[in-house]
Amino acid sequence: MLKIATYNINGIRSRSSALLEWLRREAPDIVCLQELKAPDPAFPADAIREAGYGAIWHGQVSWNGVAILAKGMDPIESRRGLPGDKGDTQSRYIEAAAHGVLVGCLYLPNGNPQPGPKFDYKLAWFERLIAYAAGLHDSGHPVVLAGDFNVVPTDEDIYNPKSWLKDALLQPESRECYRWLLAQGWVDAVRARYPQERIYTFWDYFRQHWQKNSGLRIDHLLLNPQLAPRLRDAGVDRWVRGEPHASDHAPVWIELDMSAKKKAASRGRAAAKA
DNA sequence: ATGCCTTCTAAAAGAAGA
Repeated sequence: MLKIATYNINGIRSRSSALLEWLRREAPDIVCLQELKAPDPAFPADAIREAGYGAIWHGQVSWNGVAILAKGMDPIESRRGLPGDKGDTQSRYIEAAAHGVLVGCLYLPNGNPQPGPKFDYKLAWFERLIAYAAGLHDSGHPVVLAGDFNVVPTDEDIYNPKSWLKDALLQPESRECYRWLLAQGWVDAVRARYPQERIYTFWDYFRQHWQKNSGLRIDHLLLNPQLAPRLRDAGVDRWVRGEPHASDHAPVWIELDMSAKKKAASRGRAAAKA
């Protein structure tokens, strides 16, 4: 099984030991990280390499920052930065090939407060993502789009929408963008695996929301048609959120069966017998 | 309507997160 995870780490420097412990215990094959909150030279590449992972990263002072890790290999970078706005200097997208899949790692703008310029930027960024993702979807390659989308897709993805109704994460425009993206044919892997369950990936630091399990599902892994049939399992590593000094997000993961198709495999066995 | 809590920056409070 190929295990792919996404984790908004909320500061790579203050969370590097947590990252290493999680890598050691869960051993994902590919990891997408968001919110490094550090410039490129501060990325703990040596410690990550000692843990058995190659990495590429696109940092930024104070905010944003994304990275892709791959177990036992260096990810082959195919893009950094989303196309469509050369004036956009925020580090929010990085993409690489690793272990036979193409991985887009994204950190979609939060968009608060709304309305306002930050919300406009969120929607504009989302529209650029939708435009670019169409090509990825149709590329014929196995592609996963993973990251912090900063969208609560439906009211089933939050403990109680009432106190978040004015938040950028729940706005109809944000949700509409997410639906438009899925309408290209992407499969929301966690929701596909658990159609009915209440699943959260983020619990804010306020009001003991973690202790009360008052969470939101905003970190997603989307699969294109080459990968969706291979989905076998998905989950959230909630134990990471319960550790001392944890990020406000927990890692989200999927497992894909990347073995050859059954028809091809049976043909292979038949050929071997003959 | 705002703060709640946390990180980062930078040296004290402020911005940003979601």
